[in-house]
Amino acid sequence: MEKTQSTLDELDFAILSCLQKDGRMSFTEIAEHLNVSVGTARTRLNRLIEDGVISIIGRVDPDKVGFKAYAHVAVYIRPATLKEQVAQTISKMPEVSFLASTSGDYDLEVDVMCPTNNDLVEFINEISTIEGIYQTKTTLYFKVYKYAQPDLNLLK
Amino acid sequence: MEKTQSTLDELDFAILSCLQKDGRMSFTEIAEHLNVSVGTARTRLNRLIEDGVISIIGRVDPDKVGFKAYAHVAVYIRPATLKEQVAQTISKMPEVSFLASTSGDYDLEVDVMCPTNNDLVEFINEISTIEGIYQTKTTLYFKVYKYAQPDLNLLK
DNA sequence: ACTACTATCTAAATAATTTTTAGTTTGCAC
DNA sequence: GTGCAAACTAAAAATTATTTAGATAGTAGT
Repeated sequence: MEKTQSTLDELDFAILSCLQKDGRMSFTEIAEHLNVSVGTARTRLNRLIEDGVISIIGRVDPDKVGFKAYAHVAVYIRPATLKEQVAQTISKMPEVSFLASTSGDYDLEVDVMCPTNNDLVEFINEISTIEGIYQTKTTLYFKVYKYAQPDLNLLK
Repeated sequence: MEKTQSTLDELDFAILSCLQKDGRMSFTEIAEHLNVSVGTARTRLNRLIEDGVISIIGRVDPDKVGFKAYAHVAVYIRPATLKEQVAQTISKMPEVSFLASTSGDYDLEVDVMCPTNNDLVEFINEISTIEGIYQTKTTLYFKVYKYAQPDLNLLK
């Protein structure tokens, strides 16, 4: 069992800020920025990653890479008791980039990336057959204006 | 003026896949995985980053870091001609993590991360005063089941 | 078919970074 | 005060990144 760090201090936030800007920033560079030793920067960063506070990932531009259909699918479930089960099933599908339960009039929100509109139609047909899903409403994203990390300065 | 690479080959996709898993993977390790020289791995990856095909970022876990209110806001705009202008205004707000125009009955989707529910209410009050926004509908995300990168295998 | 041009890849030396190791400092409980 | 644990620092060793020069392949022009 791991001990999860309960609170983050100034240094942790400063490290997180660095990595939000450039996930490949070296330990050395981070250390210089923050006036701590390389060892400290390394220990802190590794712990943040281990604790799941931050993960360094390569985020591809869906459009540039060939995903031409990006959509939002509102999913309605009945009976409500099947929600968890449906969520588990959907979360395993590779087209799904985001899945969450909501307070809205629909139960689950599914964001999907597909190579073509055809693939999107097929995806929606596929999930419509899942037990518990009795309706879906699909909305296409036409243009993405912003896709950003939360601004940590809001927490201060 | 830069020439943007129009097509991505097998090697590019393989590099993107590596980085989706671990954005801090070293050039050396990537090169070994893919059986190319370190120089090649480096040139390719740097080009992918320059061209904006991929960006290596630190993604923080909003909840762990202190964002306790994550919501989806549907924004209705009238007259429609103000859409671009409203989008530019909203995209500058630090709470906004995602902004897109949609094909749905609302015009813009805004995803917002706030430290508390109070901050969320204030945010919604604030955008409601923007010229052109005549209605908003807010949906809270209760539980996020999945938040992933698109699966590049779907493109093959 | 030959030459020149361009782009991509490789390989080896040099520069820089990461990792390990040992030691220091600090705070806290006994 | 003593013992202990956590966090930081600093310097050597191991690894990785960058630079440089050169090899290879494809393409356009003659």
